[in-house]
Amino acid sequence: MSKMKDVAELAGVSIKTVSRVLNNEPHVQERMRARVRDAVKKLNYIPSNSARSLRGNRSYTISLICNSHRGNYVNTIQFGAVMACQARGYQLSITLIEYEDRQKILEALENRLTTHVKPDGVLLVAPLASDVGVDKLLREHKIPVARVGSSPIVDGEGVGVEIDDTAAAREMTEYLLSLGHQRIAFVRGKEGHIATQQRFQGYEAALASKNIKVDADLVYKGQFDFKSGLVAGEKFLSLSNPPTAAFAANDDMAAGILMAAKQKGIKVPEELSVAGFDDSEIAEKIWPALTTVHQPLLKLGEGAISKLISVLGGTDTEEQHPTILAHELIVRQSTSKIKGNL
Amino acid sequence: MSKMKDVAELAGVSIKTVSRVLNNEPHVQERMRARVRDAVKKLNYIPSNSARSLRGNRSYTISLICNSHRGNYVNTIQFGAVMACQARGYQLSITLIEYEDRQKILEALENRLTTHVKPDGVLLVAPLASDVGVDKLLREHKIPVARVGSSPIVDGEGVGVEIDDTAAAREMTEYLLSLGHQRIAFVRGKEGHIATQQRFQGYEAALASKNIKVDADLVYKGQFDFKSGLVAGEKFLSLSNPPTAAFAANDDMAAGILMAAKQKGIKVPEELSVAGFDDSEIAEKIWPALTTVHQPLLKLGEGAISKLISVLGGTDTEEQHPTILAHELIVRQSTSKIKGNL
DNA sequence: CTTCAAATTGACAAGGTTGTCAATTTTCGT
DNA sequence: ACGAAAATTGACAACCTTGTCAATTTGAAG
Repeated sequence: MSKMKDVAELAGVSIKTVSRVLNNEPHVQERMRARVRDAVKKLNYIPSNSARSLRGNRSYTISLICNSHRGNYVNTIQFGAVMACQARGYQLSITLIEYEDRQKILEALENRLTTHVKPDGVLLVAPLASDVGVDKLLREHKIPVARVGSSPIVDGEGVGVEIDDTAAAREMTEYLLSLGHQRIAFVRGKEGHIATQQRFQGYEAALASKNIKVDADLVYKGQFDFKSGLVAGEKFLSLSNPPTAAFAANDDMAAGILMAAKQKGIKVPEELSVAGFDDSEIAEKIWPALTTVHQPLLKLGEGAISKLISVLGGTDTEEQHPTILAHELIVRQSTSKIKGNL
Repeated sequence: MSKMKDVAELAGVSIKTVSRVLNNEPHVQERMRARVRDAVKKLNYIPSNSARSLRGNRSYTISLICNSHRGNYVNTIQFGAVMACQARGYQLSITLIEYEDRQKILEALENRLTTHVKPDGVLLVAPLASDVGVDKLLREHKIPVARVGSSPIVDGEGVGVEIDDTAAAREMTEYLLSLGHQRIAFVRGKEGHIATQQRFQGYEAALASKNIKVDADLVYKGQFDFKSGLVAGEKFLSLSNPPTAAFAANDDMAAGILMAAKQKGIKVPEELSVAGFDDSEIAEKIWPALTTVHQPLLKLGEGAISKLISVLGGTDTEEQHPTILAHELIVRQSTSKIKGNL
């Protein structure tokens, strides 16, 4: 393994000049630059990351912090993030914080920040992205943050990328309304997630614009998981006046509703239209395929990393505040026009 | 941020003694040990990872190398691996190698090994786990390896954890046979994956034990993805003499078969039994829920890391060679006894 | 109580990089 | 052609830990 000294000797310059060239610093003649680059190539020289981080106080590591990365949502974001990191010479390491207890979450995070290689920045996904305690802790450690989703942290620093959840949910609800549905059920996500509130607001707003009041019987507090969708579906379908459409705040729960309908012998979409949110992998694999809102998770992950690294590099030309990426309504087979007794 | 020097001063010992205590080296009196530990606690001292890796040539980082980590398989293994790493003071970083070109794969890997923090060990998942070129490269770099699945590398070094794919596939096929099915279709996975071959062999063996010959029309070469399962299903179901059961080498493909059946109006399991492999998240979320082989992916990930780290630590008491973890046949609604014209 | 071996402890260098600041060279105005 | 300012280059320290080896202390044996 060759080191800077070797490169410097071969190129006939000082170590420091090599360093300058490698870090794209100014104050080096073009001729020197070329000579150094040649030497680097000839020796197949690779800078030592440990030495760099020891001296330069940087680790070229970004930590993805999430409380569970199973499931399509985090997984896909992670995928985008890894690619973006690799393309920029950074490394993505995964930190899992699974405690429910808020205090423990912070301890675990603190531990992560200190025990291991200290990341140059962290990528936060929901619901940690909107946690005030986490925000405070990261600020104390002066670690730059990027968030996916969950913009509205009061006074929150750091970059972020998201979609307009409220608008997306509103569009979906309006679409269901346009199909003639009046009794539209809604399954909320986990409480505490910003998206849960926003998506519900979109649903509410669409109904309000048609002067339809939200019926408490038609709103269920889910957990973003299949099981709670199933339970919600069972509940909706055993109402004396069941809904003709159900909109779940994510695809897993929508799949649960589908399952409930199957078990009750209710036909989808003929008797019940079902819509989801996320356009996760499962959406196309179940029958009937889910009408859903496509969320560009890959791009969200990439975008967040890209912004974060540009902040780290000081190339801070980009704006600091969340960027909204486009969502898309995907109509598949799980929704249809209302029929029958109008 | 305090450093060793501070701890040493507070404890009234030399830096080196602190180092010894922290690394659990011998030749330190118990009294000193205690004093140092107290000082560490009092100062809230955390060793600098950069300095450690620079001097000690270790990074406390393990790299999970895969060619795509989307989808349940790698995702779940990763989950187990992250937890195991965290519990042991290691860090898991993700490396994605997506090229199809063999040469490029090796280049990308080499690049990963050199450009970034050099991992102390790597975790390989299929199909990279059984790649001879990758094995060679890692051996050149003298990086310890753990593999999940894919044991039979000729002369391959490193630890590994896996299930008995052949036996599992055989059991599933025998189960289908026991339901009275004779014409059982099989969808292979991606060629090049060891599991693809093994699962097929299990299928073959079960048929052979009943003196049933493999019908080439009933074997389809899939890609481990939903799409190829769909195509396989369409093909099987348009045969003049269609199978009464279909067994896919993973759940995604089984879901594809289910979709094909739905589209053709074939009822599952009444007219066609369908079985998958993996027991991935989707298995329980589709209708009918999939009969499948449960693979303990979480434990596979954990186990591989656990073994790898014990090798790194020199605590090399455990055996070097692959351990077989138990699989389990999960019977759900997608399979049933054959009926009709017997 | 002396001598020698073993156990314990510490001083110092080394690991590869970057920051600081001084030395050197180039450029430009006159 | 001369001096001053600017640009370029380099020497050396610093970052924080661990390995080496020598110094010191402890324990055992005589």
